[in-house]
Amino acid sequence: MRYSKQRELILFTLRENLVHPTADFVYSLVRQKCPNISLATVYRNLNQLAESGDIIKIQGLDGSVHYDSNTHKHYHFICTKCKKVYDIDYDIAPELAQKVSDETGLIVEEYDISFKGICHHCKKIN
Amino acid sequence: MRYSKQRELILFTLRENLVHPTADFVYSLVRQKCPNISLATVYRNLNQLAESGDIIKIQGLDGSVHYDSNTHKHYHFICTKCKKVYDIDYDIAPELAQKVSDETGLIVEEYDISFKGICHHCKKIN
DNA sequence: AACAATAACAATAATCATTATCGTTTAAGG
DNA sequence: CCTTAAACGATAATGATTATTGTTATTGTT
Repeated sequence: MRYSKQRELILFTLRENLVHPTADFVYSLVRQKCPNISLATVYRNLNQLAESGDIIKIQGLDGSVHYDSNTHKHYHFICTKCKKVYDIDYDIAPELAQKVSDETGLIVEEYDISFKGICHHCKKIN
Repeated sequence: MRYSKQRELILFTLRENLVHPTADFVYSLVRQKCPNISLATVYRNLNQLAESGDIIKIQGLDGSVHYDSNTHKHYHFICTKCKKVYDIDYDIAPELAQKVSDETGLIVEEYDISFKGICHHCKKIN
């Protein structure tokens, strides 16, 4: 993968934003620094970064995809009200993927473990 | 929810097909018995059935949604080669959602826990 | 430093799954 | 049997993502 200003900007933007944004939201962020960047470029680079393991893709609600610069093992919690994605500590169920692999013989390459419900903030305002 | 022949057919078709099909695949199946059913009807009813808890929606790969008539607690394994969705026994990590809820204080209403990798069949043919 | 090769770009058209609309049909209660 | 609203079929619209095309920028090589 060859260097590009745009990709660097996209990666750094994602690292600064721990909210697990969608491609569209990343687009709105990077446009502030690089006004004529294309939405296609954002998609292309996010997918390349995910492919190379620098970031992670998360299946959000309604089939929307979110991106996460935290590549350490962890799980996710998606709020059904505000749609925000939160991190859940890996220690809640360590080696879960390994366990599945051991007990079923299936080759687990990755996993997408997300819990859905109401986040602390949305619980409060109700 | 009022009775309809189409919804009954969709539910029964899903129950007979343990492969966790997509809406489109359900459509192709039910059309064999009800040739002039509309794709919109299939989507409408699958979502209603999911809403009422009679079936479950699963986020597949590529943002495609699969439907599952097995409403007992269990997890999923999605093969990255053939895209089929397999069931993973609940006992692999019992009360996982409850544990998340207990340790984080978040209200977990549902969860979508899917592991991705190569299934037995695709492992063999390679 | 100039060059060629090609990866990445911007702009935008195309795709594909899903949802909304709308006029018609049908189930269910009075 | 009649009314009413839910469900239907057909199809247009939406929205996220991907593909295409012509252009620009990076990198390795003279």
